[in-house]
Amino acid sequence: MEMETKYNHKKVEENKYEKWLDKGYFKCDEKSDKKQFSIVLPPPNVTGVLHLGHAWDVTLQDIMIRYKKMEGYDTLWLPGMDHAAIATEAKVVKRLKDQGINKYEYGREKFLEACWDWTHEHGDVIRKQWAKMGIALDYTKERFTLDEGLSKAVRKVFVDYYNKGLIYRGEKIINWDPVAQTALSNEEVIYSEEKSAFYHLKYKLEDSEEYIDVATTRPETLFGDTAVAVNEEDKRYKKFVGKNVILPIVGKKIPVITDEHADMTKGTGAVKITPAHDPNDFEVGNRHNLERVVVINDDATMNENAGKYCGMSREKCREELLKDLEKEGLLLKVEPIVHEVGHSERTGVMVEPMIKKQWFVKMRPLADQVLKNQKKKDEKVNFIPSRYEKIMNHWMEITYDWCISRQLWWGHRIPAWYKDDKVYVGMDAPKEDGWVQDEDVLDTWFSSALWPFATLGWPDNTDLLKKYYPNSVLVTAYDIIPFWVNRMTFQGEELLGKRPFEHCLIHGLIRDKQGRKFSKSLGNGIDPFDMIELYGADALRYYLVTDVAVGTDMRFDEEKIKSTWNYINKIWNASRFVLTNIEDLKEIKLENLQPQDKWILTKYEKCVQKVKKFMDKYQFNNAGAAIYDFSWSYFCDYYIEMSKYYQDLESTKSTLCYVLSGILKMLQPFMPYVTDEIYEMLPVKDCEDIMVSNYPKYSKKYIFEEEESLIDSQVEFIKTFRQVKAENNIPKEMKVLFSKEDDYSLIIKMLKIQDNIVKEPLNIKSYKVLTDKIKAEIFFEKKETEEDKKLKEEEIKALTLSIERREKLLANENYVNKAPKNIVDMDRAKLKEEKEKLEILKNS
RNA sequence: GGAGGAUUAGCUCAGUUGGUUAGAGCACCUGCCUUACAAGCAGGGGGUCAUAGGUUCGAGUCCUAUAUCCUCCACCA
Repeated sequence: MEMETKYNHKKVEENKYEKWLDKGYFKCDEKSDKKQFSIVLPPPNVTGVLHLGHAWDVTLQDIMIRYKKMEGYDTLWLPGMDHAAIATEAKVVKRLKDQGINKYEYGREKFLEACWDWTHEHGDVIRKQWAKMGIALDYTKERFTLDEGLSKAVRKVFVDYYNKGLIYRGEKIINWDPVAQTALSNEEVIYSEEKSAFYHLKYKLEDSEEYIDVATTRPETLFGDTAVAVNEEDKRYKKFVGKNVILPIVGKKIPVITDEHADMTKGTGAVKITPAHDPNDFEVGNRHNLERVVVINDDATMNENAGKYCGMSREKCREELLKDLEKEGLLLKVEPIVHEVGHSERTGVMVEPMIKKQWFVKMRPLADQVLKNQKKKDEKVNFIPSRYEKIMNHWMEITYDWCISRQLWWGHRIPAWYKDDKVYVGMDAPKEDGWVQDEDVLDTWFSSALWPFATLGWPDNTDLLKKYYPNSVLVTAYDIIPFWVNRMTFQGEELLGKRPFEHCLIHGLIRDKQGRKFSKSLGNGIDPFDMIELYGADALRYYLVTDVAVGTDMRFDEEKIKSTWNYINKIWNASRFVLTNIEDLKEIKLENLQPQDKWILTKYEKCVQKVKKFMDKYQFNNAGAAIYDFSWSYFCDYYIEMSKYYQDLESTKSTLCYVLSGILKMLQPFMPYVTDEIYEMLPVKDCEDIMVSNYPKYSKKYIFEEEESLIDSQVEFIKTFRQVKAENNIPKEMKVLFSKEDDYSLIIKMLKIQDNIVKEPLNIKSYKVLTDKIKAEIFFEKKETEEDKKLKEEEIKALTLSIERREKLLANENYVNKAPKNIVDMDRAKLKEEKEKLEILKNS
């Protein structure tokens, strides 16, 4: 066996993923009677490649899966991808356009073929990227949101909900994306601040010089105005109510009405009512039976109702109209404001509220069910961190009907057929002739909402479904809660009567080092696969999941991946040392143990206990830190150094092998590649491959309190000795006298002072090395300088202060009576020690 | 307008139910090529935990204000 002196991530990671796949390690076993642990992968969109956020997301999941697998669970991690209706369609439309092809001329069938081509291409890229990350996905269970099974589930939900009255078709104001030319849900509208203005327009009273000042941010919609509303209580406008005003430019008469919607405190208190282009006005229109005049086309140009502005874009129309209004003296005032304007999440274009006939999910009963269920301790979705539950609950409280139809081709076609004025909704097309299927498809989130169970075979009651539903955990970023987590939750609870997952682990977003979002325009994007190329997947993985506490955003820092690489290199070299020393080891026999063996075993067991506690609480940052600290500061810095003096002992070899293999196992979920490589080389192991070995179990058998404390005090002495020696520039020729007879052999070896020990004090300058249990004196030829004296004085001063503080504390009856006994005892012991030290210091 | 989060060393972040004199990595200073590792080893400097109050024997941790930053939701004539 030859190990390179430096960890070579490229060599180590080569061919490993294929090996794991070949051995079938990633497969679940629904027939086994082992306890299940299941996760469904949030299906990435087939629109593109995986970014750092995905890398973070999948690593978190992979760590859980690998950990639980080693803990003896039957694990399922189900992969898949999302057809991403609007996103993919936009990409394919663009690709065709680049080839000079128009979607509509191309036709539905051929367009869908192009979408499938796109899907297969990108699907392959994504699968390669998963492999690079080393994640333990069960590919035999892979699904796609548009595959047959999912499509059947989607139709079933649609039909059942329709029959229950939970899905209906209706005419309402929806958010219209004029570029994609489709309806959007509320969640797909992103609001951003824009500079705009309140335009105060003069709505003249019929046959009068009097007028109402109506403020609007959207003057171009005035062609659709069918009333002006004021509040009933508003004295300013009382005299106008019931009369007509003249719509500027248009010249049409519209009534002045009273409605609760008009708020006296806002604007001028008079509001123009455009029922076809504003959700509030739509309601007002319904209350007053107002006509709905549509003035904007689907592509956001003005229609024939806009008169001479017909054919202009919204923006152009506004510009021209304002000029004309000003000319006619109808523009009273332009008041600049900054306000939030809705844009399409996907195309970025300003959304247009439009009145359209669409399909909706009736949300109230579904949301109420979730709210009720979240009150049940044993049945709720448990968010980690728990504060994210509020986001879901709040959404459930204020949600309103979900617009699910999209005027796209790529997606699940709505299972509704029309004939004359009749509607048929069913799993399959009606048999008779003359029925025409709805042209539209469903919101992509409608199918992904079924992901936790439709992927397991629902609506059929399969073995998979029986075993793995509810899923154990769902992992995603907080920005996906409204789109996805919420919808999976109400769908799971409505359709299967149970929460979709027991836990929902929420992580944050990755930003650049300055805290900015990654974006194409800033050019600050980081490709995770470049990082893998440079530092290896193990380094990237460990960094991603240990950098921040769960639920918080993270600032990407390449330096930290570098330092993780260093850590892996440290483990690599420690392993190299151990392996060359235990080549002839036949079995691990933890017998005839030396004190230092017992010491490291005790530290190891305590580390295992801690790490497991953190792993079970999904605190991977803390778990990682605990392994890091133990493996580097205890195992490498001390035990390996100690072992060099005892390397021929069986107990040393066994301990080295035992502890190293435990460290590797604890690291396996974080760094599957390098741990696999090293584990393979161990002369003694309990399994062929580390990923299917048993996770370390905390065992009291190897807790040796006495030796732990013995070696702890020796380590403390070693540290203090080095410190005294370094701070005082003590030369190698020093002499060392221990204050009492004892076995200091380990200390002497570690400090390499075999030739410096004396039995009697020398009559020259000395420094004391004082620790709790071990004391020594260092003699050497050197005059005490002013500097030395100053240092000593400072030390005395500090000690005196500390003693005073502690004495005061211990004199406080409140403290002594109320504080826990061990804390008080510790203070007492500390005080005694400090007094002792002070005495010696003063006399030296 | 409502909600949530952040504020700890020069930088990026940890810090369990309040309990020794607050930690890590990187950076910095000093000394070492001590044969597992110089991408390393040994030692060191650096923080009045945003501010002001409060509860407590004891507060980075709990409470109340304030400041700055971030996010989400809602409204927006």
